[in-house]
Amino acid sequence: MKDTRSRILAASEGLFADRGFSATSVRMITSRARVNVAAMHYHFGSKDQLIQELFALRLSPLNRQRLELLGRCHVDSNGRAPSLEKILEAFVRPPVQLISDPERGGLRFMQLLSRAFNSPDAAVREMIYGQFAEVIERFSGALAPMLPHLSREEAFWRFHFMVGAMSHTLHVIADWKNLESHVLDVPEPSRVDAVVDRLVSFLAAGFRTPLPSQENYG
Amino acid sequence: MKDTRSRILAASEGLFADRGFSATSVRMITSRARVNVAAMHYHFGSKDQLIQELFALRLSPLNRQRLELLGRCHVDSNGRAPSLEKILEAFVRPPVQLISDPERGGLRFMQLLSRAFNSPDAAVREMIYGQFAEVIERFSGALAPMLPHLSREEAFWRFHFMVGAMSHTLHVIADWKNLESHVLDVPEPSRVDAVVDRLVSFLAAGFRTPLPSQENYG
DNA sequence: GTACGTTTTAAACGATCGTTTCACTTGGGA
DNA sequence: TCCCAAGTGAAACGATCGTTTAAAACGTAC
Repeated sequence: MKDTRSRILAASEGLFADRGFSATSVRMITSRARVNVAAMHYHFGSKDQLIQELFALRLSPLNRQRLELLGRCHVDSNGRAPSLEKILEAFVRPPVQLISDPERGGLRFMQLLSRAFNSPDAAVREMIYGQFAEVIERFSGALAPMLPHLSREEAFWRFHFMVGAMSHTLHVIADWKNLESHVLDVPEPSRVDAVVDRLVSFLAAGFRTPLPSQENYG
Repeated sequence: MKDTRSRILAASEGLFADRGFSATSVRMITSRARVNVAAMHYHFGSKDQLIQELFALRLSPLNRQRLELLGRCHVDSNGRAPSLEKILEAFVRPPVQLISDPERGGLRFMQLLSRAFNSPDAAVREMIYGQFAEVIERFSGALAPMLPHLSREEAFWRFHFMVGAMSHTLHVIADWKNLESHVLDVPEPSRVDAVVDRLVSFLAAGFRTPLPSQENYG
């Protein structure tokens, strides 16, 4: 039946998120999907191609939404430059929202994504970065005029500080249950909207701060 | 010979960093170390115990240095509270320095560590967090009086923003060579000291910024 | 040199890996 | 009703996985 493809995709998404790529066997996937082993190779060709198809399916709507929000930033500001906060929010909100939207993968896919970013498999990382290339370029371009006090190199590093803060925050939210055993004093999980606000204001302050004293530079 | 143990550790460190834990077989390790397969089980018991020993060996000096720097912060400030920047630097500098120190694992171990943080294997993550427990507690305690404008929950999130920005930055530095194919306009790698300064000033500004407007909260 | 604990070796264990083969069952157009 | 393409199923492919066994080589104290 036509359903076999989607059952394989759903099962593999959960297993990859829980156990990683190489630790998830084809037989685990097909048995959870209640499907024959050969069906996976019939529909996807190989385990690697299944991984690729899974990410393309999830990431393209996510990044499309980011770009839409960025475009709306410029429209809403009536020709003037949109605020730094609005741009950062366009970058941060879609993945945070996605966590509460099981229809688009939800928490499961977020775990999977954070895993793929640090995947040992260079082909996986290459594919992931390819999915983000346009977003990186567009947001870098939108941020540049907001940050006239920063050189290209400074802006580069602060962009990565943002990416790191965001992706780790997603990781913390996605891994909430497992966190309590490690870290003391874990507060109750907030509404995701509140996390977006916190993150945006933290990042905006970081972006706006003047350069550190250069006395130590070579 | 006594050398066998260290040859296995060195070989496994490189392979785990390059390919991940489950994708690295015991036979890959022993053949790179020019050692018999059984030697690994003789000296370490199992693959999992080898992983544990490897991390304990590398992480304990790193975190000891962080705690020393934190302690020196308080001494240097002559009884007064040390500056926020000094505390952040005590947290950020040791791992950044470690990247340029092959004696303590260098770039290789940094890749491995960033991989372990996102490892699918819960036992690996548990062990890693265990190694960091004291550092997390001590730095949280030192930061709290610096941030009287933040509730415990706000401080919690900003602490994680810091961890994310730092670990992603380490990942970028460690993965520099592979980065050029993905991201346009990659600047020349700076001296690590400069990265520490940038990161500290970015984070300090984020920590100091007032709370976001609470109008959207439930 | 002989005995003894430590370390290294070659070979094999059963289990599982990703993938393939081929016979079988479908379902709709002629 | 026949046909053919699409899809499923059981079984097996060779390769490799982590681990174990038992014998050989080693260094050292007597």
